[in-house]
Amino acid sequence: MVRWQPGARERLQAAALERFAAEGFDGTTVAEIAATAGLTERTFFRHFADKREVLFAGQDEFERLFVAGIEDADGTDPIAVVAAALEGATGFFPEDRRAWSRARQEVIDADPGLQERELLKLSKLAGAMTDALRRRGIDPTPAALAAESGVAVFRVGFATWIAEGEERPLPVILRAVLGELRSLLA
Amino acid sequence: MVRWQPGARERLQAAALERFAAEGFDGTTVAEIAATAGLTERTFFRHFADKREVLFAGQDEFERLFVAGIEDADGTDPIAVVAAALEGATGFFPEDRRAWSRARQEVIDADPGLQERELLKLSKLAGAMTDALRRRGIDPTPAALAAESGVAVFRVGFATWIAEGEERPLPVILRAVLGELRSLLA
DNA sequence: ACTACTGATGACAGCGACTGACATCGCGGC
DNA sequence: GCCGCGATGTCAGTCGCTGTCATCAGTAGT
Repeated sequence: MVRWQPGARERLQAAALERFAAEGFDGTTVAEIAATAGLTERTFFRHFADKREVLFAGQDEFERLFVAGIEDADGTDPIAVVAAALEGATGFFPEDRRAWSRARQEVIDADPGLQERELLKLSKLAGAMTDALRRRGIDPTPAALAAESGVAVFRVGFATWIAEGEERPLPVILRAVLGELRSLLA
Repeated sequence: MVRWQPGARERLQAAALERFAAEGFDGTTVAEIAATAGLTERTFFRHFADKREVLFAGQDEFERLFVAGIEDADGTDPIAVVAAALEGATGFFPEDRRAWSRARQEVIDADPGLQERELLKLSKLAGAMTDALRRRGIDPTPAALAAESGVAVFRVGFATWIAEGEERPLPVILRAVLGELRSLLA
């Protein structure tokens, strides 16, 4: 007889996404999520810093992929390095997570508080990329601009990938968006 | 005998910035802010949607300036239009608000929750700029990229303007940053 | 002058997010 | 077989935030 079932964290995440999709973020209490997962509210807050964070766990892993992509890239042109990192990070979003990503994004797009959290995560990502670029000897301002541009390209590309009817894989889309940005500022 | 002193909103904003700077955002309760301003907690929430918003009132005006700058600009090149809007919006930050802006930014930089709110405001700004560009007949993706780039330039430029030792006025800095972005992607 | 109405505020009760402190108990190590 | 660890439960409490109703100076209409 086990005292508690394993996978509490994953159960909480699944329960949260399900409830948020059905009742909305504000219409769901943490106690409800916990009960759905067979746990208590207090345990929820032991796994996630706050109610929003349950939708953003794993984001650190994503950030590490980006930074690793920058560190492993060749050359010294900031934009080229960022482009390489974009390629590497797409591994985080395989084709079979497209539907799940869409469902999650719909929940986020429906709540300003969740949008704030997403923006903070992306901002931290840009900061981590900036640091990684500077470690390669790139000057502060170009590093920040390249990182911000990279994140902007990722955002636009990701939204496109999620969109209804879109069938191109994420890496292809990202290359196209980066090309558009380049020609825009040429 | 007046029933209540005028300027409640401004008193609350001043009290909030003062307390946040002294005790930190988390270390300050809304009731304390209200008491400092000679009001009650309930009245605070009649003036501001939430505790964070007291630092971001006036942001709508800022957004309108940007959009107006886009609408009044000449030409069809997205980046040129955005550059013109950047010029116009600097009127929101005259030289004598530099010290105040720095104090406010220090408070924001010290709290993740406030950073989230700032990012949401900037994101909304980018969205409004995108819409304004599209109304000028610019295609969606170039419009979004130009708007995001414009906001990125503003962020980097504003941070520079605020920085210790910096003396150039904001418009000059913004032109320089935009030039850097251009040469970066050339 | 009397009355009705408005508009900013106060008072109060209540919900939900989040936290700290302490108890519980299966499991693995010794 | 005992002991400590670690994930969980329980409970009380703070604070952000909201709905509701009362208050009362000033204003407009009669």
